[in-house]
This record gives sequence, structure tokens and C-alpha cells, in this order.
Amino acid sequence: MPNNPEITVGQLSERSGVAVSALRFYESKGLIRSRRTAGNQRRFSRDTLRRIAFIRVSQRVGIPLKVIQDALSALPGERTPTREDWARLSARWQGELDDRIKQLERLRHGLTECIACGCLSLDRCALSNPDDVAAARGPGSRLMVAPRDGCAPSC
Amino acid sequence: MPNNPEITVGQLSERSGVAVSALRFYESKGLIRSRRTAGNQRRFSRDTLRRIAFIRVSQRVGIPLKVIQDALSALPGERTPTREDWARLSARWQGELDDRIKQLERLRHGLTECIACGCLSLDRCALSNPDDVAAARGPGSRLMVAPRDGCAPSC
DNA sequence: ACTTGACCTCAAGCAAGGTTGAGGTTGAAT
DNA sequence: ATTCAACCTCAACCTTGCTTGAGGTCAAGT
Repeated sequence: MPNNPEITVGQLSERSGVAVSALRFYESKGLIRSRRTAGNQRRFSRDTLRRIAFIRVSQRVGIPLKVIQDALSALPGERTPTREDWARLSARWQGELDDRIKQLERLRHGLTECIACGCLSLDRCALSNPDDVAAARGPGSRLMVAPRDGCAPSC
Repeated sequence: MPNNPEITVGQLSERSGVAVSALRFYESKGLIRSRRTAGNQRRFSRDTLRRIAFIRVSQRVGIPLKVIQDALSALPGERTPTREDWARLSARWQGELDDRIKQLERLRHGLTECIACGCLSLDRCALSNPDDVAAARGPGSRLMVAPRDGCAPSC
């Protein structure tokens, strides 16, 4: 009883704060996995909680499930992921997070500068960058938030 | 010709980089408005470009269209919005942006700390805050990103 | 007059990320 | 032995944020 390694979907839901329906959905998408009992009920290993933590964190940053799934597929799968496995994974994510934060900061900066001078216009300040996190994927670079800072001279 | 104040939906699309269908969609949602010609075609005033810039910027930060629409409804509507109108609006948004950035930073920090020690677990580090921008709405407060920083002692 | 491209409406479809409900089983406790 | 919450599947539905297509009009050039 001290370390029963398996939990039910309900327990997983309770512990993670994620609805049972969502958990089943995640499983259907391959984000988490489970063993089945003789009676066809799901049993999750406890490290699934970590996976879910990772999923929710990633979602909050705006990463789509598919991409999260790709990332998670880098984890071992058979053996329980080690601390290092997680560390490697999250290191990658920290890069994404950093990028995202920088983007937001540029945005905020741009908003300050450009609105202060009244030129909140797309063609000049290029505040509207169509991409976020997904940016890592495509080869085609889209117009970025102002190479030089602000939109100073033209406004 | 120097200052024809009105543009067609196609021109608006071209200048903003937003698809015509999306522009019509925005109009249907009340995010932008247009006058109609005798022949029932849309004509937009040029400051619509600013609105669209604002919309796209806001979307990038993860704000849903409804909320953006609420914000935009604070703009005059009859008279063309002045610089100050925009400034007021964007000041509000900067607050949101700041919050969002802070959240991300807490996240990154949490990711560093908690993963370094191998305890990426929901119940301890509470990295999984279900809400973002939407947080302003619900009365029920969900578990927040660590009151104290990190997950130090328990890990 | 006629062609052509840009415009119009309205309905349907799509993708993501789930939730809801019907109808049926399991399993732990009484 | 029975009960009853918790589990199962599968299909349908929901919201957001658009796109696509059918069927029709408008306006400018030849």
C-alpha cells in the first residue's frame, strides 16, 4: 500500500484537476497511456501526473496538443522517464517559453511606442506577426516585430 | 485622391494581411464596421486598419475575440478615434500583457526549479494553472502558480 | 453589349479541444 | 446477493475562429 503504482482515471482526474473526459481524450490522442485491467478499466502509472503537468503547462503557453504530443513522444515510453528525461524535455520547452516571453515583451514595447505616437498601423510598426510558438516549425520567416525598435522615424 | 477616406474590403485585406472572409467575419462579430455603397458593397474608413492591428495584436496574446470586441466597444464609434482613445485602450492592454508576461516568467521559473529537482508534479508545484487571460471572468479561483516561489522545501 | 474580377449573402464545413449523453459493465461494500 | 458509484464505448454536440462554395450582383474596360 505504501507505493501502489497504479491509479484509476478518477483519481488521476482528481489529482490533476483535469476532467475525466479530457483525460480520455488525451489518451485517445496519444498524450498519455494506460494499462487495462481484466475488467477493461484504465490504470495509470503515477508518472502520468507529470505528463499531465507538462501538458497543461504547455497548453498555457499556447502550444497545440499535437506539438505537445510530439515532444512527449521523445520520452522513453517503456521505462518510466527519469529525471534527466524530463530535464531534457523541459529544457527545450524553456527555449520556447523564453521566445514567447521575448515576443510578448517586444509586443508590449511596440504597443507603448507606437501607440504613444498614434501610429498603430500594420504596415509601419508590423505589430501583427501572424505566428507564435508555431514559428519554430515553418522555414519561411514572417515579418517580425520591428527589426529596429519602435516605429520612430516614420511616425 | 490624396486622401480618399474609404477603402474596399479587398484593399483592407491586402493592407492588413487578413483574409477577406476573416474581415467579413469580424464585421459580423462587431469588431469592425463599414458603410455600404449604393450597390451594397462595404466601404471601410482607414482607421479600420488600426482596429485590425489592435485585433491581431490582441489575438496573439491569446485574448478571445469577444473580449477584444468589448475593449473595442470602448472606442467612440461615431467620430474617428483619436490618439488618446487608442492610448487609453492600449494602456489597458499593456496591463494584460504585463500580467501575461509575469505568468510566463513564473512558469519558466517553476519549470526550471521543479524540473531540476525532478518534481514536476501538479500537487506540489502547482504549475498547472488552468487559466490565463480569461481569469478575469470566473468567480471561482483556481489553484494559482505557487504563492511562494518554486517548490523548494518539499522537493 | 459583354466580359471579367471584385463584390454580395448564406449555409456548410473544418480543426482544435474538449463535453454530454445513452446504454452498458465493474467492483467494492453492505 | 445486491447495490451503486465509478468505470466503459461511441456518437453527437459545443465553442472559437475562421474558410469554402453555391448562386448571384456590380462596375470598369474593350
